[in-house]
Amino acid sequence: MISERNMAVLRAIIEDFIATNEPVGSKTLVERHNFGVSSATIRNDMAVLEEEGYIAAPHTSSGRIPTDKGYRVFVDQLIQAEAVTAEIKKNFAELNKIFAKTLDQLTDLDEKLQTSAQLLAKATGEAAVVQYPNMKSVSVRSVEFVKVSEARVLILLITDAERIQQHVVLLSSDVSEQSLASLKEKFNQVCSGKAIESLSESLKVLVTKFAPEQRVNVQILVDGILLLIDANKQDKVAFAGAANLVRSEQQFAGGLSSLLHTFDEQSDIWQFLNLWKLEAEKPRAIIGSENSVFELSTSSLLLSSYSNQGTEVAKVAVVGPTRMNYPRNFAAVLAVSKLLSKDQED
Amino acid sequence: MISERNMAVLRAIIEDFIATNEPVGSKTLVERHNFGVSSATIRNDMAVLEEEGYIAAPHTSSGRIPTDKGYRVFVDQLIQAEAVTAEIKKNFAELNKIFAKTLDQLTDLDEKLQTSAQLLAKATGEAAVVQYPNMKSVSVRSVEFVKVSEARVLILLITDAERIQQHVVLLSSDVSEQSLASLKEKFNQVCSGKAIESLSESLKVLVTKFAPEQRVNVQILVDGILLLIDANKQDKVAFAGAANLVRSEQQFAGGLSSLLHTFDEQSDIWQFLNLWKLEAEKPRAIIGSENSVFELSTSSLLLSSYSNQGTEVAKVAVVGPTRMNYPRNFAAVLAVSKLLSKDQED
DNA sequence: ATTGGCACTCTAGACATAAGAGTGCTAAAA
DNA sequence: TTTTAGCACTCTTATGTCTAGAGTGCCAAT
Repeated sequence: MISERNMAVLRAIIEDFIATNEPVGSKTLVERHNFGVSSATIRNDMAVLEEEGYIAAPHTSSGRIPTDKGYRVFVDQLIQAEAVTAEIKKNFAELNKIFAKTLDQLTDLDEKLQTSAQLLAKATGEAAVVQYPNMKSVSVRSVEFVKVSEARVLILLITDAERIQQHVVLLSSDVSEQSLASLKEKFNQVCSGKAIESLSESLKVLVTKFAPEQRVNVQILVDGILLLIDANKQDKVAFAGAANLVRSEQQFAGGLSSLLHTFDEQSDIWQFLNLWKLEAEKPRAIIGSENSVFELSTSSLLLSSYSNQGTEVAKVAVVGPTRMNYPRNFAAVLAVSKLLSKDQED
Repeated sequence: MISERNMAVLRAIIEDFIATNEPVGSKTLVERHNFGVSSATIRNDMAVLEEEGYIAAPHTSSGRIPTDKGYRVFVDQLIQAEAVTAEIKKNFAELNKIFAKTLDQLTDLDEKLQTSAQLLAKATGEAAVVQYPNMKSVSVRSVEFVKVSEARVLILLITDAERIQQHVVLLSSDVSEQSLASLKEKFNQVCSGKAIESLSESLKVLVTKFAPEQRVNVQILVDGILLLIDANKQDKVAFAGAANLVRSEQQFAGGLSSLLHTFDEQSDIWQFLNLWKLEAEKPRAIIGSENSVFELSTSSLLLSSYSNQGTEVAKVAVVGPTRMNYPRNFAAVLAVSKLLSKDQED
């Protein structure tokens, strides 16, 4: 029963609503779009669309606004339609160039993910989240000790997740470059190539193997390394574009403030992103109430995953009002996720 | 002409207004405070205060709200009054303990400043800014090269500003540990102890001293170092507590969104903080229109400076509505600035 | 110097009204 | 069978009017 024109009308309604944020009525609709039929006809179409639950009227005699279900078919169509896909591709190519320029310079994981989030927020005009890969079972490539000043030693933990973490510890006594190098040697015999979860035990044992007078310093170094290892075990996300959320404040059910606090809870957001399954290279939209987080029940999420050597490692997301610019934002989220993937591969 | 009681009334008005956010009238005032006089008398006092510009009436017959000038004398009195200073001291001691616990673990500048801002935001319930020290003329302590994988080398730039920066570069060919060590030696002969602004030239010269076949890699390393040096030249701030700004949104003249964007402009904020001169250990309040930034013209700034070996290096600030909790926030800003100072000294 | 009293002012909320935008339905036209 | 014009109806929004209440300013009395 849903005719071709019905769909065109739905699409027009959604586009107008996204543009104006006002309920759209039959008359303004025929004025703005060339349907070649009268407003009465459109009214009939709208009645059908309402019947099907794609649009709804805030009150008896007002224009219609899209429902979550309405956005859903709009977005699904969008992704399939050849013409629109082309548009996304075009945007994508442009964004890709801009992103690549900035991201290619960055080699540290933290910096890269934070910058990705910032770029994504800027490109979309919405808030952006980039999920850290799961690093609970990451392996240590090596540990390095660098003497910074007399008794200060910089510990570097290099893992195979492209991450180089640093932490400075203050030793109880000065240590020569040589003995530091030999310490490093011994630590790496234990750490190198091992998964981080197994390390806590081995390091404890390592301490006992040193002469008592060395143990104090060794223990300090071990504690430093454990600190860095723990940081890997935390579920983390990079977040950017809070200012953009303010723009569409009234959208957020529980109030903007509580939403922002939600984003402060890195671990929660990380878990939340994991709820959704994605296919590679296929961004996905979660619209309004499809989402179970109350504060987000009036907004949309655009998700895409990035991968390392072909296996999905984590996700990239854009958060904004349901009436966001889907084509543009799809392109952006895809661009960032592809870039993060590509960089991991080479 | 300003009597003792006049001041007490002003103080009561300000306290009530901060608590309720409603204009306060003579009658409610006598009800809530024990002045031992009638509302008519208070009205006379209020007339005097209005005459002097300490309070104002939003409209002819409504309660009064404090003016910026009113807050000014309130805050000045606050800082001098022994009793209140004691209260601040007490809060301060408590905060100090909490802050110290967290901050003592952190040795990297970036991490430390960011965490300070977060703690300050949490303690005050307002937004917080921590200015980075001016690092334009910082000196390099040493440069380190760490081999991360075959051709990837991590460059560490250690400056005397407690900052350890890292950047990974991809060399054009594999390099042995030995030759990397000798490269490091040569780089440090040029870099070590030198101010960063002078380094760009010296490094250029250094490249020419290598054999042509080595130059490619040396150039890559030099570029990496220059990147890190440039990062030091940028004026930067750490910012936290955006969510808290939302709470008092209506306060902000130009809209919250533009204010948040202002805070994105690191360099501008950095410059802005430099406009104000402070004495050591003496936090200072900038109230409402005393401030020239339009977006902040309806809010207050609490500033304090932190120092390194006795010389002021940068500032710490709290940003919130003029009707903020001054005693509490003074204590917090002082706590953070002192901690940042202390840590720099030892 | 302080106070009670009183007229006066202004806001905020309640209520009424009118204009406008939009709908739903029906009967006629295509 | 689909489309259309027309019209009655509904609901929102803006506007105006009114009133109660909070608060002031001032004066004459203490």
